[in-house]
Amino acid sequence: MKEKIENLVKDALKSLNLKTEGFSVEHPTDLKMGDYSTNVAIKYGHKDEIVRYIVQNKLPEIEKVELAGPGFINFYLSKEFFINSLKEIIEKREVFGKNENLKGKKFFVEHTQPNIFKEFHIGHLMNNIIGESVTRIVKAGSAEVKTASYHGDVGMHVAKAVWALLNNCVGNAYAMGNKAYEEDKEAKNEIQEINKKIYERSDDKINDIYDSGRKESLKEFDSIYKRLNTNFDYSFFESESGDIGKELVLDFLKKGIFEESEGAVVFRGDKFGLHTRVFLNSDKLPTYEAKEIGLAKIKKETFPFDQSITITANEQDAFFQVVEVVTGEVMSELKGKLIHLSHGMLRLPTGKMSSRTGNVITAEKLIEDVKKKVKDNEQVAIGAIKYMILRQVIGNDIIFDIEKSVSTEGDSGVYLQYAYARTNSLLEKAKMLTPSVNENRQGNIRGIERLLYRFPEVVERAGKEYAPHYITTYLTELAGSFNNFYAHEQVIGDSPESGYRLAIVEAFNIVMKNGLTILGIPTPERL
RNA sequence: GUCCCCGUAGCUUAAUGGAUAAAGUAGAGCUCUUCUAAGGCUUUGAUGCAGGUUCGAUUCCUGCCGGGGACACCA
Repeated sequence: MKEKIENLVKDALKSLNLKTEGFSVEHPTDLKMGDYSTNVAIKYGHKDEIVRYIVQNKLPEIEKVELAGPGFINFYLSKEFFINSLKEIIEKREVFGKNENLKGKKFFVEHTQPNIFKEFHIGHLMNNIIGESVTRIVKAGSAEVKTASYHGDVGMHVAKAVWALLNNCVGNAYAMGNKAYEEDKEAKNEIQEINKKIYERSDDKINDIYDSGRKESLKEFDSIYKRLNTNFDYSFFESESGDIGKELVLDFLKKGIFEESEGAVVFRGDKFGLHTRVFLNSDKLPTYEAKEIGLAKIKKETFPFDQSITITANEQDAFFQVVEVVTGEVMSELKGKLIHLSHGMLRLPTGKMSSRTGNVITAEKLIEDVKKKVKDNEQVAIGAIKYMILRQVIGNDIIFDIEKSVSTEGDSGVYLQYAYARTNSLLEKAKMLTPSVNENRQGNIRGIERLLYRFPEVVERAGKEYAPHYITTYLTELAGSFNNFYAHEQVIGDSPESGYRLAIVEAFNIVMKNGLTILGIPTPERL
């Protein structure tokens, strides 16, 4: 519809021998300003001529055109348009909202990245929820998508935990190991020794502890993924990416991309306006940086992607800027194909946390705490948490207020789930009646009609910008509009309009379900 | 010190350079006793400061103030 209007406006401009770009067609915020609006007349003048052309060549879907404000041209859609859009929603059902924007494109999405021997905390939870949602949004654009988790399975953090376990630690092994590392010189040396042995796999006892701990960690991650309804096509490990990364670095050291400095191998970022970063330390071991380019190579060979999205916390922004440039230098075919999406921190009003001291809030703890507030309903609890994270722009910190997240009114996942569940029972109750989009359309229902047909546009926009919050915002507005409709219209009844109203309820039901599903929020049938 | 991100109603957040800056919550008032009221209606209330760009700036540019982060061998 938007395109049709754009084309109409272009034709109008052509007829006046004007340029056909530089204007926009959009939905005004206020219903009174029409269903679509364009600013051409402000840009180009010739108000009256443009309007005259548009009126003369009026589209069948448009009922009224008017000139308003400083020169906006507003379009009002006709009754037939709304009737047809309801028909379309009901016919397309679970397909409604999908688009083919990204058809034929291959996407890799990497997210969550918990490290073995360390806890899966609320930061991972946030990352997972965003990653899962972005994955689904891209899929809704018909892209072919593969997902990956990436685990730190070697390195000092592992050695610290293994040391603690060797010393009969109970409780949080990583935190204890870290404490010893910082406070006890002897322990520090032992830990460094263990780190080496893990790489070499030269000590049976250490291997046993390492292997069983690794297995246990991965098992725990899987059980959380299951609860969150997320799954990964691949799992990658730093133990693999490290070697590959090191090779690449040594190779391109000869070609002058990297240089040696103080015994380490570094990349000089100044030519690109970035800072210098170490890729191999002075022991010639790969750092996180080298591992990351190794990982890019693994991904490329696993699934030759057009775009690879990596989701991390925003403290890594500068790091990823460097890695993106280096990856492009080392593997030119990946230039411009890496996207780094970063989010802020998830904070609880109670205070900050640190995984180094063991003062962390695990994902599980948060889920259980929320669950207690919602009559032990897992789907509602997960929905509440996911909504709170997806409702705002990716990148800012989130202050997670448990009370607000489970609020039954207003801006919450529960509110959306409830509105959806209610339509299920409404439709159940009305089973004897047939939803009909052909009967009389009466009543003050334009608000909800107007929102319903816009769903595919919203999904499309969210897909272009990887922005789940466009969808949450839309769904909340839609649910509000549904409540309004519900409060004022008799849905089930024998009036000639009730068939049409029932069709609205059905369409709402479909759109809400599809929207929540694209976000990854559970849709309980009854509440 | 250099670079990056963020400053919007009391609070939590929106706003592809557009019309009167939009919601939720909290506050005030009214309404319904139910096709799931977890409603509905009305109302109070905001762009950190100072410039610039233009028909128009929360949005772009410059400076300042305030908060967070990154800046060589952690991830």
